Amino acid sequence: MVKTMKGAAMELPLNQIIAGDSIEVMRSLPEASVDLIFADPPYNLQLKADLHRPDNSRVDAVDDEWDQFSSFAAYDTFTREWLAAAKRLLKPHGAIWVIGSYHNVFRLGAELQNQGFWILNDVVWRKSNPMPNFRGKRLTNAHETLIWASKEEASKYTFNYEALKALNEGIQMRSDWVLPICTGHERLKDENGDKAHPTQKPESLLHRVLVGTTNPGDVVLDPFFGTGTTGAVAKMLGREFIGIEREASYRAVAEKRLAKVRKYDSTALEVSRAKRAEPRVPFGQLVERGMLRPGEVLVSQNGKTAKVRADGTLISAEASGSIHQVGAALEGAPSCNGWTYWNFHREGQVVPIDVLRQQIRSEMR
Amino acid sequence: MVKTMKGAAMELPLNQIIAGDSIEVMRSLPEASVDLIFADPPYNLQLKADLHRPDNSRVDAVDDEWDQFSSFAAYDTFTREWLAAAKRLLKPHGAIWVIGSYHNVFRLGAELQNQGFWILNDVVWRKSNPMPNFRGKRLTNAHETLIWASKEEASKYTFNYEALKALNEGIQMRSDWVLPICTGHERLKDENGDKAHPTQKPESLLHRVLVGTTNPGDVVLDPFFGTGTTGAVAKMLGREFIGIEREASYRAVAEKRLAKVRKYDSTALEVSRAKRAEPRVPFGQLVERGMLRPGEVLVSQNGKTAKVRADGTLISAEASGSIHQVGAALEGAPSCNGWTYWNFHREGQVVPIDVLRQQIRSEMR
DNA sequence: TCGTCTTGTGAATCAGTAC
DNA sequence: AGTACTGATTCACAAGACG
Repeated sequence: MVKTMKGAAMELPLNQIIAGDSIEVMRSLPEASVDLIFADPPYNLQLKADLHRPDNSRVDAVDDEWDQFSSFAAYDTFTREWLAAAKRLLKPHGAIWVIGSYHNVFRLGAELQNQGFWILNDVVWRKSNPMPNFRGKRLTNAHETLIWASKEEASKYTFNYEALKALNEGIQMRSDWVLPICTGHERLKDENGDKAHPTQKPESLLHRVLVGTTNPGDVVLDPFFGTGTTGAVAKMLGREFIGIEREASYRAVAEKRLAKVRKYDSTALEVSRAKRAEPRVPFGQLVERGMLRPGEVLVSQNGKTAKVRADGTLISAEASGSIHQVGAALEGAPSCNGWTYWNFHREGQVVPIDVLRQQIRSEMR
Repeated sequence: MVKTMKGAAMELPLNQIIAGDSIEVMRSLPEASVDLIFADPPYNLQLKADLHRPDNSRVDAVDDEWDQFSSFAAYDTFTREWLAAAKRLLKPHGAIWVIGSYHNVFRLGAELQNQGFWILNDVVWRKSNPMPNFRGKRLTNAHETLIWASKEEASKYTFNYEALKALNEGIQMRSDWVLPICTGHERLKDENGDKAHPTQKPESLLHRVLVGTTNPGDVVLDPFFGTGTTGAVAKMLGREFIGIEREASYRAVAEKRLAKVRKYDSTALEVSRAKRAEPRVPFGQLVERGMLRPGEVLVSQNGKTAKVRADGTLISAEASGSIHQVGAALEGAPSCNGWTYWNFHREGQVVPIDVLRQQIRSEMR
């Protein structure tokens, strides 16, 4: 049994690349300490000579059907172990992103569900410039799949709805993202001028993931760090990162890359906020503060009326209660937002009561 | 052990809808007799409370008895059995298509692999008009996933490369297909005027599948026939179909539908054509893609300035919001085209941001 | 007949806080 | 832990009404 430590008991190795095997390193880190995990796991294990069956017997050939099955079993074992280690590291309200192609993503998704992660969306990264299918034997493989899942069904995951909506020019962000693959000067090269990593992900992809599902200061872990795209974007966006990478050559490229990255200034990191994040103002406060008088009549867009009482409730011919309850009752609706439903009269004008709430909120800032 | 018959020994029930349980019926049909299977199995959505739109209308959810499973294990057993029965029916060079959403597709894909099917592509159906996410708690679930797999790795599957290329206006068909959901006159209604089936698939989707992966005269089986989209398109395209459906009401609708279908009806072909329009490019994409940095200052012709934020909004001394909103606020105008209003600095030059949009659009063509 | 406006609806794992 | 209450939240089309 692994001895675990409580979050604060051990210092997290922030903004570093840890050398070693992902599973072992994750097991050594303190549990419930990470806000988000982004993982681009290998799907070609390239371990054919070292492939082991679940019972640890060695697989010596991979060209018959039996071994095809056993290689799936080996991949599933690997997936099960790193996902379990990842889950342990997540805070209760943490979340994970994994990315894969049809070779491995179905096994990833099934195992996420088996372990009790709660899938929030699957996201399609639609590549605007994919490699064509040269032989014309299949469709051009023009996308990869990401899965976004919270630690548990009950997790209150981070989702910056308004920020993603802003990124999409005011329209709700969809589950299909059109982004180019990583090319040009963003693509890191080794000393020979060859690409440093076979599957370097574009920074634009991580930008959208981190803006959408983390807050500044959050801890983001990438257990298959590669050349460090996750770390680079996290650093730019003012998030803390932890990278784990086994290959020294990738670590070297990533270290060099990260040293050059600068954080954006903090006003640029402020993001459009949801109304939910605004402080709650009880309707009764408008009455207490004399913005509305007891006995004053409120009116809805469609002409329904109700009278304000001294305790901040409303009374109409048919119902009494909160602004929401009376609105819902008058409309025969399951619910109603009283703040947007009701209006009052001032100097011949019809004014939404939400204006008064805005006034109180602005005084609070 | 099921006693099996050789292909020719038993007459196939062609161009009929067979009443009964998919698994039992498939087991009763002769092995190695079908060229293609298209399957739209229950998704196991696991919905809980009612969902209302912001206008308080209720979303008509898929809450049918046939979509309820007690656990993932129960769903997996069901999947394993129907896939095994399907595989037995396929000719050696046959193939299968399955469709699902993130609720079930990972389990489908993993079980396909476990049974030795060979995945050829996963295909994303990007819906041009999906239902939005009403609560703003996740991304709009705007796609479904299809998996195309041959019976075995060695199968010489059918792929009509040139036909699909022609459907795509001369460009190699990709693994992401933009098609509208099934609405309007195509959507079948019951005697009350309600939708006859909760999840009717568009004919355009089946048109592309059958044109691309079958030949005229091929036998196409759909074990979850529903209202018979697969049969209708197969008939139009001169393929033979076999439908299996448990629910009498769906069978009745499908029979009526199929009676009206004529071979080579061109309407399905028309709807499957992609609409040509200049693609919308959100300003945020320039930021995600690193063409503009968060914190960078944009400038207007008349010297107004604003700073770019990480979510693709602008912030100036007086206002924050989209490029259009901030432009309008600074000019005191009711509206403003931010694309022509704002410029950025590069190498001593002032460059309109629209240049960057043009660049993205040219990549998309 | 042809625009324009209004209404309806689609495979959906869709809330957070205070008591 | 369970209950009660507040109050936030939608995009693309198609069909029908209206002028």
